[in-house]
Amino acid sequence: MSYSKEIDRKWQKKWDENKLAAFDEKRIADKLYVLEMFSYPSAAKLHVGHWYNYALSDSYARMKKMQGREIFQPMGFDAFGLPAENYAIATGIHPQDSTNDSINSMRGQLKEIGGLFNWDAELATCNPDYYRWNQWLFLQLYKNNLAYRKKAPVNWCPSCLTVLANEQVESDGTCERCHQEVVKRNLTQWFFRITDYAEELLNCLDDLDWPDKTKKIQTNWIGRSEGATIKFGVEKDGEKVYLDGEELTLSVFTTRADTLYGVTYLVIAPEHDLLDSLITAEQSAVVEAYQERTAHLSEIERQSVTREKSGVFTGSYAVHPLTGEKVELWTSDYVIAQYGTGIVMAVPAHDERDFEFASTFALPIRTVIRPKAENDHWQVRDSAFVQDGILVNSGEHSGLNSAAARKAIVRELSQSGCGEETIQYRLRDWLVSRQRYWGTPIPIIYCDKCGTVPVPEDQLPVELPYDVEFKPDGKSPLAKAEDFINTRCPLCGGPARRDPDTLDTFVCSSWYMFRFVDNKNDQAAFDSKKVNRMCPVDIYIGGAEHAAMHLLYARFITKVLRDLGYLDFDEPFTRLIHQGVILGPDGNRMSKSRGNTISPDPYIETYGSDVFRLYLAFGFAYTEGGPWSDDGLRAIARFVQRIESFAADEITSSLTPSMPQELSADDKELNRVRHHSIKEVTKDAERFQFNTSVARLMELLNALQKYSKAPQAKPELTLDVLSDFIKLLAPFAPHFAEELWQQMGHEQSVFLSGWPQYDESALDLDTVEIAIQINGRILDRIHVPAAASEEEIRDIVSSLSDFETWLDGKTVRKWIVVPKRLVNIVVA
RNA sequence: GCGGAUAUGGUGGAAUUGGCAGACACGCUGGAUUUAGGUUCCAGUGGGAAACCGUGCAGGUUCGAGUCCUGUUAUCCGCACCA
Repeated sequence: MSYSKEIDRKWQKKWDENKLAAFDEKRIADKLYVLEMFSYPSAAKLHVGHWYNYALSDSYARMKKMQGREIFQPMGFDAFGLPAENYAIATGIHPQDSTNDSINSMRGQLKEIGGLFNWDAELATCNPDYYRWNQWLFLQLYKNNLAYRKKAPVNWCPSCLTVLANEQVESDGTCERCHQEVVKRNLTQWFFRITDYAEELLNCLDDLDWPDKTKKIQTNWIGRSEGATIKFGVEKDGEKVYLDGEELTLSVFTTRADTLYGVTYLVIAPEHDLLDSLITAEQSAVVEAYQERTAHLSEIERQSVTREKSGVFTGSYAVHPLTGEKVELWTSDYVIAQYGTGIVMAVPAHDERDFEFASTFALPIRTVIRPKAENDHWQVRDSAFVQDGILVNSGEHSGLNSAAARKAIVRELSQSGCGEETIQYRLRDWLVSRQRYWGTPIPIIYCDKCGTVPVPEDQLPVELPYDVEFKPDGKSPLAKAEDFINTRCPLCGGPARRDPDTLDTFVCSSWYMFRFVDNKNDQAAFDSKKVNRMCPVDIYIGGAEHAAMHLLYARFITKVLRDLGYLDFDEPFTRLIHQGVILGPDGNRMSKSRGNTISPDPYIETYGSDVFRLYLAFGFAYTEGGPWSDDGLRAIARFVQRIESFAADEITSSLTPSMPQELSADDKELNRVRHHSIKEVTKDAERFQFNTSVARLMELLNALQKYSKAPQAKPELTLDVLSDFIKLLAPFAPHFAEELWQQMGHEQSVFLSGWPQYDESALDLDTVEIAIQINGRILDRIHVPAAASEEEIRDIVSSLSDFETWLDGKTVRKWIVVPKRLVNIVVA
């Protein structure tokens, strides 16, 4: 029987019956939690990217199983989210129905991969038995002051009357559906205080076995910077401003307190909460027009340095905390409310953006730092001087260097209560409210009498109602579901309203790795004892696009649950691997519009899943990905056929594999290739470098074929090596290898047969070829005994007949001998 | 704009982390087998007639650089409401 999809089915059924993937609690000491990022159940079928992630992670897991680890590799579905809702709006098919259909079809396709997945642990985030605990998690954060509400802008399409995701806004700022201009609207929304954990999230990165680039991305995303918060007074129409009975001040964050005397104006973000209280009557028209204009811009556009600076004067003045000088307060879109305090002190002489802004609007530019090499009369002219230097025109601080001045100025400010040293993070709190239907309802009730009231935990889940009008018409879908939205206050029993929003789906994915361990628990999100035994996840595999957000949120929630006493570890994912992206045959990202998508199904049908998996293993550097190639896949199909016909020739029932007593040179060479392959396949698969693992398997097959053709070949040795070959092949072609293993006469699965060990002594060659270089140029290659010492190699080389010719009359200055590699003779 | 990465034959990709660049394949060329095509098998295959030259480009460090440093170009990815 030649390898085909029938073989796949046969073994999938057997593995299922024999519970090959089951996790044995008794062997927990050897547990290995292998997790792939769970998938979004879209209407489309399993694509090449899913296979690339799941099949090859499974190959890793299978190798580890053969090495004696007890594998826990669960599967689930990240089932809430925007696409299902958009699909529903377009087709009228309810998200729950389309999602359930997708899950069922994806589950079937996932099984065709033939992975050792623990299906008992399956979960889908859209089921009430999952999102109930999502709500519980929200309440824990709420109770511990880690969830709060504040205003934040959303994208609003005035024509579709709906909130848009950033993804739904075209690059020109229009709605993807109706192409009308999108505006920003401020809504009160829930946030998680991830910034409370900024320092720890940063510090713990060091100890993680994660790719350096991911650590860098997270480090920059958290963005720690040391500086000072400085308070400026405010005057509007010549008087101080009071808000809720308190005198208003403007706090700015700066890393350059040394430039404080150079402040010639302040800039506040156009969408800043305080701005409305600071606009004078005469300026109100221009400022409001400007705010309106800014609402149409994206953050990326606003931060572009190449854009011409724009802004308007608010009419109010800021009061300098040291000099008491009045400087103008402007508003401009290059300042963003979410960053820092949303207000910046502008020092045009020493900051490029401020310089440009001041030049555009003829605001004063005051030099307060000079280069060390210049004298005190030096002035900034054509561009800002942004480096550290010596202070000038800075009162008693003049003459200090920048570093000393930063300390001195902040000390002086702190004495008058106008400033303090501050560590600022770029990281912002996590906005979790979504004005959408297909998500976890936020378990909060608003009562006119009692205010914001959390839903009592014994009343969870707050179920997502099925019959809802999710077509956009200006209101949140849940806000229109009268039966849902109107409720009773849990405290006073009076009429109250539920929060109409749902939670960001990143909340679901921030703790699912713990639920897998205890997915049927209806008393708690999970049993801490179980999770503490099974977690953290030993190895987590998924796309690099999650480097910043998902992975940071999951780390944050892990630390919160730890601090609340539910977990006894600090980090959710010990080791992390990112797979690359498989591109279309044309080298572009696969997309329907380009027509370059590759569907796995026909290939599985024609070649079988193992050929598909082997090709994915061999054709790409795993973490890089690359363009799809049908030729590459056919090459693998040939490799499988070669194995098959070789095995058919060699496997006979009359022979048992064994090592001969005496080894001929050919025997030794075959044995050497075998052990070299064992060593390299193991090492490369351990670091997810499957392409070279498969290359070594090809070499071993080549060696086997060459050996077996020789008249002196010993069939029992051929079989012995073939036996190891099948084991090494098994993780990468599980069904096919299992079939061959059975043909070899084994009753038990190859995955229970143990992983081959390499014999270091078998790797040794008698002689090795080394290169001879003179001043780095290769002149010859010679064979020397592998065990030769540096001195011996030197002697061999200097006694060669060509030696004097190579020297060309020059003197040897230095010998560099790299054993088993080369000799470099430095002459002059 | 900010942040992250990548660049090696005609192609996918290797290179024990500073030590013989191009492993393993694809493709191509020639040959054998075959009624033909396909399959299979054998040989060759970075460029160059050669000296030599070759890892995006320009410098540098080193006995020695694909690998380290500086600069530069090009391409790709992420940027907080896609997941």
